[in-house]
Amino acid sequence: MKIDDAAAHLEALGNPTRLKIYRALIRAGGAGLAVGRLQEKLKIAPSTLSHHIKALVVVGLVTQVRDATTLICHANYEVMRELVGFLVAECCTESAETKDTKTAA
Amino acid sequence: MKIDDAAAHLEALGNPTRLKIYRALIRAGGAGLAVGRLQEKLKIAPSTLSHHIKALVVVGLVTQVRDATTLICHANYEVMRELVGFLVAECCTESAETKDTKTAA
DNA sequence: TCTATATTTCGATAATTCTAGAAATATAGT
DNA sequence: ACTATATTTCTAGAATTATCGAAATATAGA
Repeated sequence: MKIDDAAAHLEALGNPTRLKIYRALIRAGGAGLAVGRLQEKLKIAPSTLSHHIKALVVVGLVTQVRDATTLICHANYEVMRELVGFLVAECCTESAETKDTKTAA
Repeated sequence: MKIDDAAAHLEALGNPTRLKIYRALIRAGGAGLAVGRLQEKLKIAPSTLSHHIKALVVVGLVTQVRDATTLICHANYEVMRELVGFLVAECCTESAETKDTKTAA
């Protein structure tokens, strides 16, 4: 992961509303959560919610699958693992140097 | 760590310039790096750099120690570890639930 | 096709952030 | 006190982001 990508992911998560959305999706597990369910939980305007979800989708932290009129959102664990991997490798220890930051699969 | 604190830390790191500042400080190790050295490395206006450093200091990710006319910046590993701990505990696995997210020391 | 539900897009405003030049401040040497 | 170096604060403009109501779109059932 390149540093600008990492910054983009961090920025996406660096908003209280978006972090709460993401955490709710994590807690929902593999079943995911419909946009409407998120809206009930977070109690923000649908348009505002849609705006924030899109920010998470654009960087790949969240994916969406349609089920009839409902859109189910899923947290993308793999992308989060890559981000955490980057932080641990590049930003946590003194030994951090320019190396490939790949996920330890 | 509370979710709003985590969001604040993520927001601080969620800017390419600030993430580069932070990474440079990590790479500098325990000796830290003077503001002026950061300015040479990143080649941005001093006032802009100061602005970004402050954003990192405010959330505790960076600390500063004065050495005569020079200000040495240090990455605060502990705060980063807490943040990563939060992400791993709350945002990485399906088992994430409402628990205390303390650093595993 | 008409209706209902779910969600997004549009449009507009308020608020925040980024950027950087100029001036101010801090520290120390002469 | 004067000078030099290092850094911050002030100020301001441009750009981006957050918010939300209203309208538009997507899907499916009657």
